[in-house]
Amino acid sequence: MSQPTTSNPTDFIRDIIDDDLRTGKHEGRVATRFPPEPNGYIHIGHAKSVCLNFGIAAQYKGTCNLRLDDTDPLGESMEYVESIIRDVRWLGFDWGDRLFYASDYFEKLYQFAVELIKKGNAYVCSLSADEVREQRGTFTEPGKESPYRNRSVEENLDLFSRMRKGEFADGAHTLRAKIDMASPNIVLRDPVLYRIKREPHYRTAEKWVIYPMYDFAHCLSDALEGITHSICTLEFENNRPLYDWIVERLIPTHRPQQIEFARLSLSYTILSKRRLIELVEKGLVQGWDDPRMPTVTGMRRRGYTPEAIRKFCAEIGVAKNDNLIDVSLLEHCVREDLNENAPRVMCVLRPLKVVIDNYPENKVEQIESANHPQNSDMGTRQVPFSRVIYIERDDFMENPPKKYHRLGPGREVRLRNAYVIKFENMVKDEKTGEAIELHCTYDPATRNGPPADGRKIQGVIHWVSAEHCIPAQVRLYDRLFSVQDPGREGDDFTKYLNPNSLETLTTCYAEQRLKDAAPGSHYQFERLGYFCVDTKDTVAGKPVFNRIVPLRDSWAKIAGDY
RNA sequence: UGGGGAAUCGUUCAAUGGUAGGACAACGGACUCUGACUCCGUUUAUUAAGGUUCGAAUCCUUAUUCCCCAGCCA
Repeated sequence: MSQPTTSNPTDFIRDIIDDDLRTGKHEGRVATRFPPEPNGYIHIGHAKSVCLNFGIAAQYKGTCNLRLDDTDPLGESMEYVESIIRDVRWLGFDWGDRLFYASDYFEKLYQFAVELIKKGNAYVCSLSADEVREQRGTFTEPGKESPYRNRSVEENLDLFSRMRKGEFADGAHTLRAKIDMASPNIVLRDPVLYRIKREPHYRTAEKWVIYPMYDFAHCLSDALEGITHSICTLEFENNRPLYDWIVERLIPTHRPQQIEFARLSLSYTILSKRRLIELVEKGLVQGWDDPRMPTVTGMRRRGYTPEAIRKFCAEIGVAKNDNLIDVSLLEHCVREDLNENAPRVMCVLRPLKVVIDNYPENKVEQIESANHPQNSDMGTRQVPFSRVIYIERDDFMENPPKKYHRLGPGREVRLRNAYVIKFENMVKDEKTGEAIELHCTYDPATRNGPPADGRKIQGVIHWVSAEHCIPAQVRLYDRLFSVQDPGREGDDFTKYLNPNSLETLTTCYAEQRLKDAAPGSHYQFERLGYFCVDTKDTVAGKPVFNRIVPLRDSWAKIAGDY
């Protein structure tokens, strides 16, 4: 697995690490971790965190652990763990033998809780969830102390061990940190550390009926693993004092430093796990790997490359400002990668039949065509040419506007890599008046160069030979939502779904060579965009293509003015 | 409302008391057998008001706006 090359970016987190290294903090070590909860698939926002954490580890010759933060059995599963492992690996990162699970620490965490009780820093509270909420106070009023706050250490120990044994119903008791019910920071108002939950855990099965809360498990897991810099998102800033409070009391010899950065928001999509789950469960998309999803698995299926995603994550930078990154930056990164690496081929999406009247009936020529216009190392291929071809319906207009460089009555156009052809006449559908067949003539002298008389041919269009092409299904994907920020508070985000986010074309014709194109392989369909052979629906000899991203299209802008 | 954060081109990230810069986007143009790519050029920003200083995006003061926190989720 290739570790991506980092061009040593700089940001406020790396500044902190540089300082720590200078002052000899953490004995000069750098250890990070990527800690997802396995209750969903990871998305492009997680990719930002993955690139940050693994990128920092690589840059400072440190380590980055992959840790599954599986402290709430509800909704967690091995399927998600496997998907996360697959996705992080696919993104190009390697954690060696440092794959960890918070659930592996359950026994240790339990012992830490006992220690906290013994120190008088935690107590078993027998208030109900509702009562705890009522007594927590508000932003402006302090909370009330629990009547159980001053139970003796012995009683707390006894109760806590019986909680573990399963003697109590769910919710009957909790273990709470004894901090300060009057703290202006609500996180510090005696936060719950353990809850009783009779829910089988995907890894520990029925072994436990009490589970540690994030605030208790996360910081101690970090400390146990020797993490030096615990990088998380902004919403955990309020939790940092609690993080420090716990570690200070239980593993004072090693305190990781929590640093918060702004999570990624991307325009025209949604990056909240809860909402992504909703899309999947309501069937609004075709699954986690639907190519319209911002999940890593969806993007992979769509045809995005790990290189492009890493480039994107490097481009967006790291800061503490709330942000909404324009999806065009992501598209730019994909085009940049694919422009360099995707072989060119021709495929006609909406075919229009063209007969070249002066071309011999049974003649077939093999046209040598470059697989990449700037990189001859990518070689050439033979593309058959014959009397009947298909061109793109958009490349013919009966009454074209000014600046239209393609075919029309009285016009000439270059067939990509082949001859210049000239419009002669057309056959129209009697009912609709739409052209259904064009008749053209070709100029035999133009195969390898411009017309002899020096006339300028402006337009170049793509084509396939009718006799030699293969049928293909092509899916045109567009943004999932029709508004920039569908996730904005309050609204029902599903009403902003783009009804045209998927268009399936079933009568496309592609070059022969694509017949057995490898699933997952990338191509540029010349003049159209970048496409990827779908890994799920492609069957041998019958490729299905996903459009990754269209080519930039300056004609579309001009045409839009008419 | 208490607490915690953040405010710089349209969008983002930089500039760490000394020329406000990059990327994306947009808009022109050149090139072109992909209206692609590439190249060249242009437009646009320090939230506001005071203060300190030879000099302020940066330091101070006072406002303003936005985000996060009242799960036994993470």
